[in-house]
Amino acid sequence: MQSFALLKTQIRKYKLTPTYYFCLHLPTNNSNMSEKRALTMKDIARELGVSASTVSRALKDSPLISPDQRERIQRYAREHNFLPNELAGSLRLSHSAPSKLIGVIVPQFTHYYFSTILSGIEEQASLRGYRIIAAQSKERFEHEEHICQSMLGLRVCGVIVSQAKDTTHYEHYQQLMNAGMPLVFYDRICTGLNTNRVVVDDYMGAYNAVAHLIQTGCRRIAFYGSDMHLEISKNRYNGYRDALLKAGISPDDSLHLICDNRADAEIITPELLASANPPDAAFAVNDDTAIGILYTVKRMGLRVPEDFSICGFTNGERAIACDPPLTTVEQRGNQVGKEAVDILLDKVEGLTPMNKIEKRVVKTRLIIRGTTRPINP
Amino acid sequence: MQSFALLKTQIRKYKLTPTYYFCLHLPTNNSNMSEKRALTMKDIARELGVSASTVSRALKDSPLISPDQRERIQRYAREHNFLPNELAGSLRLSHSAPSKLIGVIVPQFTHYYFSTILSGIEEQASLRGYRIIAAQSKERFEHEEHICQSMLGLRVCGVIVSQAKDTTHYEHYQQLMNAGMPLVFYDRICTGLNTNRVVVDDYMGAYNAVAHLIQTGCRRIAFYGSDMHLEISKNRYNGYRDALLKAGISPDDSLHLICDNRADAEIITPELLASANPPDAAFAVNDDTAIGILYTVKRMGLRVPEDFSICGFTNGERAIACDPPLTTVEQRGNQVGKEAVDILLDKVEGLTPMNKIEKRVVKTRLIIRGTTRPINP
DNA sequence: AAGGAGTATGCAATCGTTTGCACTACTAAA
DNA sequence: TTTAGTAGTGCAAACGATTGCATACTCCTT
Repeated sequence: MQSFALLKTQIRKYKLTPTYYFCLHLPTNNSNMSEKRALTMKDIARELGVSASTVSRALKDSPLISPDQRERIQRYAREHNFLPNELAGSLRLSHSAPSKLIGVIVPQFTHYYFSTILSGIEEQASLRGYRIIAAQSKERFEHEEHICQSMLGLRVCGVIVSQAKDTTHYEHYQQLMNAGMPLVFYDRICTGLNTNRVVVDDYMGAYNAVAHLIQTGCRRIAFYGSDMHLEISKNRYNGYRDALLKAGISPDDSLHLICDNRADAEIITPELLASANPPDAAFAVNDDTAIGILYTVKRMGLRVPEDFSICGFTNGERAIACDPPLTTVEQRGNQVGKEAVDILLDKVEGLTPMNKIEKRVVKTRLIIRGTTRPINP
Repeated sequence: MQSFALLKTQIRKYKLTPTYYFCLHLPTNNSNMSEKRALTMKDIARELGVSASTVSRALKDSPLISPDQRERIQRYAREHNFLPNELAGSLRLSHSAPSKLIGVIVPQFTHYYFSTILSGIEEQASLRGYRIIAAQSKERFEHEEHICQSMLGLRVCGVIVSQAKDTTHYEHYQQLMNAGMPLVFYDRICTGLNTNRVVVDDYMGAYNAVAHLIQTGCRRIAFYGSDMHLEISKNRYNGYRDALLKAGISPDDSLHLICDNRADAEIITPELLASANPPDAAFAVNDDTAIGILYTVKRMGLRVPEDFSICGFTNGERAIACDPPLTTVEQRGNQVGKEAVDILLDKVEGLTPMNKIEKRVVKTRLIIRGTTRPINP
């Protein structure tokens, strides 16, 4: 390998571009660059024979600039579609005002519930003059970690996040907070950290759903839920249990199933229905599972809802696509997203103290459709 | 109104913060700021008693820095979770290398097909070391325009976009191109502009679907499509028509329906089935419409697929939620998103000349399920 | 011993925007 | 005619990272 110092000397002697540059960065002979670039304040200043400060002030309607000068500069900017470089601006002001970019981490864009939340986040952020940088963890811890690094590098003003399923450490979140960025969790909360959060009222959602099943005549109601170490599962189970107790029905552990997807539901349900004392209804923690139950029950010759009632949780696109349409608990993802943005930006803009921890609960709504019987007997 | 000059004088005399500042910018007494901030190279330099240049070079593994110094600096950075401010870096290098942010404009996040595309875009961008700024036009032209302004202000390296339904002007796209940003359209192409685009093979998708219907014994196949001025509708209709012609069936105009949603399908279909010469199958431009047809047909006492076959287009979540599951054309949104990113970044990184216009077509795939009959008779 | 080669570092300018301060040229009152 | 007040501009220093150049030092050769 050739010595750098020798190169440097030659470079000086012959006035070449330093060669070690090429060793560090691949030659950026990007022929696509440099043809066109965005207009800057300096360009305008040069063109109109004033200083960049004057341009800056004129465009901000500062009263320090004379009216005609102001008008002249604004007209030029308008006619040439000038837009100030926000990155430069937020760099300059980084000590007094943060950037107008919000980091958003989502486990999976294509998951319906998450897409409604993302939509709510985007809508509210946009309304308050912010843009979002959205990334998917794809349920992988290392992706989540890497995304957090990016967000830190990009100096977003704060981060809104739902954890990947396998996340158990949270140094990466701590890092963001150390850099002064507020953090808001939604849906899948980080239990190891006492932070801002927006969740759905899982308890009442489940309670009302089960109360409705009881009201329409069901007595043996199965619960299909995820592993009980998840907050969501716990809360929904408690709502289910309390609704039963309120109606004087004591919960039966054999009706408490660990099952949260359609494939498993189609395996488990036949056994359950063939048992000595089968259920007459099911409450599932998501629509996917509910649909699995629905079609299994139908396939086994039972009528829904006449012989068997079902209630899901989510109210996604599928709920009205199945036959009969699914009675389910609406999760209002849009609202969850909006509340998360409000919590975050209220802190960013100093309307709420940084150290105050906000925990909001979004009300759910029971959507009654065809998999449960009508209320009037 | 009080004079500014007077204020300025007093300000100078008493060494106050200039009052006109308060008139321009609302008081930024953001008590949340300034407590914590992200670490910078300067901080590290000060701490270790070297210059910022040395830190910069050490972190970039420059051979100009002595090995032990390099190790010392890198260790400090690692231990303190230092991440360089990307915005500052890309500002400095804005003339030789663009930022690593891609602007993405989507009509609606919650629309399943768009969410798969967005997912594909994010995945591929992430793989190539970029992040996305995602925004929804919500089908409103003025939103789209405003988002383009933002993207320009944020100096993204390029924009990937699908038009809002009511967009007919395209100065806002032109502006982006004038600033040197490559543009890639997907799904809803801007017909007024000759630009990079990724679309799905609508023609072959429809052709294969209809050919399948014919192969399984259908003879009178209805076409449910959108208004014919949309590219998508035209291409799918042509595929439908050619498949019929190929089989020696002449298209019947009375079977060509303008209908692209479930509600309309539920209104139109009964009339159609009650007509003198009713169809024995339907091909719809999306799953929503197909599901509307499906349930209407079932409600009228016909069996699907024995008496009537149906094929949709999209293969969204709903396609496997309905009963029977829907035969449909898979649009492979993920692939569309990835191709769009590749076109864009190949230009940004100088692998492809800027002025070369790329037009890619993503192959569709027919997913045969329960709303069409088996192929063996 | 002197000069040159080689090594490791710092200085300063740059990117585009913002803003405290200094400065000039007025006007009006004393 | 001072002199104070006022209006309008420009200069220069930030923000954080990068990098061409200068420099300070060591070591080797003649």
